[in-house]
Amino acid sequence: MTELEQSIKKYFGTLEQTELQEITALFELEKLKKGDYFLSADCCCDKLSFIQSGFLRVFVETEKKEVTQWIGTKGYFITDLSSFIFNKPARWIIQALTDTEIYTIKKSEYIKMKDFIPKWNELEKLFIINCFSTLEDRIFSHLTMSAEERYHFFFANNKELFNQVPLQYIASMLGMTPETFSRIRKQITE
Amino acid sequence: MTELEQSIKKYFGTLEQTELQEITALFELEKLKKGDYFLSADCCCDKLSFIQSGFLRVFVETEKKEVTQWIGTKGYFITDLSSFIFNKPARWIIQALTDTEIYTIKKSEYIKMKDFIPKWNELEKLFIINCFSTLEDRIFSHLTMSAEERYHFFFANNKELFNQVPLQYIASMLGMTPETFSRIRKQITE
DNA sequence: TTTCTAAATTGATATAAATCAAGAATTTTA
DNA sequence: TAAAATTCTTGATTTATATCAATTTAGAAA
Repeated sequence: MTELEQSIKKYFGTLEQTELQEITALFELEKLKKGDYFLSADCCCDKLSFIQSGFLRVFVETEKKEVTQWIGTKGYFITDLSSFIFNKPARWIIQALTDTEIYTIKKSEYIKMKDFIPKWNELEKLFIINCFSTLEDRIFSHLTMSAEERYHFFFANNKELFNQVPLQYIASMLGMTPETFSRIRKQITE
Repeated sequence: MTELEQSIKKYFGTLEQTELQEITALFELEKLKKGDYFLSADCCCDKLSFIQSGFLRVFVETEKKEVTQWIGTKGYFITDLSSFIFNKPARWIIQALTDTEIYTIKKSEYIKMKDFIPKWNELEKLFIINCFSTLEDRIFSHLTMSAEERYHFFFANNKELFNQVPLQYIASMLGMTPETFSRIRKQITE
C-alpha cells in the first residue's frame, strides 16, 4: 500500500482496497520547488493535496507582520478547507518551504468521488471533524499554556520540523516571537 | 417560520419548507434550570441542541483552573461535536448559566435525517465547516491580537453577553484573567 | 570558495498580563 | 429583608513576553 493510500485510510476511514485504488488514481503527482506557491492570496483553493515529502507553510500577511498558521508535513493533507469546500476566496497563502512532492486531487475530480464511493460523504465528514478537533486542541493550548509549554508540547509531537524549516515560522505558529522561541530553546540545552 | 427553522436554514443551508418542517419536528423542547448540566464530563454527547433562550457554558477543569472554551447563546447550536459525531467521550462539560430553553435532537433521530433529506450529508458538511472556520478565526485572534484587542473584537460582536453572564467566563474564553478583563473594561468607560 | 543575505541568538529594556491580596459590589439563599 | 456567597474591582508586585538593537551563525548565490 502506498503512503497516500495509508493516509487516506487513516484520515478518511476504512475503505475497500478497490475503492482505495479508485480514489488514489484521482490524485496526480506534483513537484514544487522551494518558494513555489501552492496557493496564492485571494485565489480560490481548488485542490486538496497529500504531502509525500517536504514542507508547506500556511500563512497570511497582516499590517504588522506575517503570521504562520500551520506547517504541513509529510503524511498530512493540505488545502484551504473552507475555500476548497465552499469555493470561496482562500484566506491563507500556502508556500513550499523546501522542494516538495504532493499528490493532488482537483476539486472537479474530488466531487466525483461521492458518485462511485457510496460512503464518501461519511468519510469526508470524519475527515473534516478531525480537522476541527485539531483546532479545538490548539485553542485550548492558547487558553491554558504558556509560550514555553506550547513549545514543549509541540516539540514533543513534531521533532522532525525543528531542524528542517526556519524556526521563526514555528515560533509564529505557536504564537510567540522568534526571540522568545530562541530563549526557550536555549534553556533546554543548558 | 420559527427561530429554529430559521437557524437550521442559516447553519445547514437552504431547504424546502416541507423538509424544514420534517427536520424541526425531530427536535424536542427541553428546559434547563440555571446550573443544570447539558453535558457532564466523560459522557458521550448524544444530542445536538438549538438554543432558544438562555446561555450555556462550555468548559473543562484543568489541574490549575477551570477553562471556559465557549458560551453558547440564543440562535446557535450547541453540542460536543466530535463526541456527537464519533460517539466518543466528550471533552467538554456544558452547563446552563441561566434558565435555558433548547430544542434538542437525539443522535438516534439525527442519523435518520439522511434517510429522508436527500442532501442531508451535504448540509451537515457545510455546518461542520462553518464550525471549523470559526475556530480558525479564533486561533488567528490568539496569534495576532493582544488581550485588549481580543476583548474589543469579541465585544463588538457579542455585546448582549456582557450584562447577562459572569464576566469571568468571558475572560477565560478570551484567554485572560478576570483582573485583566476588568481593567480593560475600566479603560473603556474612562 | 567567497560574498551576500537571511536566520538565529543575545543582551538590555519596555510592556503586557498574571498573581496576590484586599475590599466593594452584586447576586443568591435563607 | 438580612446574611451568605459569589463576582468584580482595584492596587501593588511579579513574571512572561515583546521590542529594539547588535552580533553571530547559517544558508544561498555568485
